[in-house]
Amino acid sequence: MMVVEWLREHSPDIVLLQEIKCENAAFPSEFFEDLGYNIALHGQKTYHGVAILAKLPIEDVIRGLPDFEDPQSRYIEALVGAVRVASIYVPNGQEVGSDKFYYKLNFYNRLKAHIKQSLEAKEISVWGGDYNVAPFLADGPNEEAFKGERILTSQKEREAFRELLWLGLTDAVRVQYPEDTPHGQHLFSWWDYRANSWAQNKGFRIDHLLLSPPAADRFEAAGIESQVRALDKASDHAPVWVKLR
DNA sequence: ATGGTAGCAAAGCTA
Repeated sequence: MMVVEWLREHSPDIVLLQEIKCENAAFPSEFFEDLGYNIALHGQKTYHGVAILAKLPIEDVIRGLPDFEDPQSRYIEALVGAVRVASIYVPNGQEVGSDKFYYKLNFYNRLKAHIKQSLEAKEISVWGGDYNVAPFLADGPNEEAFKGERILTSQKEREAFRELLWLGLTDAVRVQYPEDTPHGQHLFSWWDYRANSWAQNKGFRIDHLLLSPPAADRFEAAGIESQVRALDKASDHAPVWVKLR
């Protein structure tokens, strides 16, 4: 598996996975255990499914957003050492105005309420995953991609994401690469399989690592491993990482 | 405006 090779090379302390697309029992745990990872799963057949891998023990696991009845497995949170982490797969929303779109906005509302409450504990926290929103113009290929009401870039979606930021969270990759970073530096995290998007570098930055203030205080570096997208049979997403002291 | 590709799972849905 490509992800196993990548983990062997980089050996991150904590890994947040989205779209594992299988029940817990079908997850290939042994491959990750062989690399020294503990595993917490919130799996689901066919679609969705999230996971946390960590070198240290994984404690106090929460599966699903609190106070949100959700038949889809899109949220898992846990304590790893002194760090609280969450692996999040925000709904795609399919089309602006559709039922799935309002489910997405609803998910954002519930996520905001949960994060707001969590921040009161002043822990070192990282909420990471596929947010399915490109929050700023620099997070898409051109201004055209932000016009009209398209999924990932619509006004309501970008507002929903920014409301998370206004709670006091720090977008780790944006700290490393300020918004005026020129285009063409592959500062995207996802390229559609369709329409030759990767070859034309028509991607979006929709995968984010959001840091609580105590986590932001320990920020060292962040980035996106975009070259992984060029591999044969690659995921349409590239790994996003942050290093904290 | 449409359709382009890929994964899962076995036709069509999701992204």
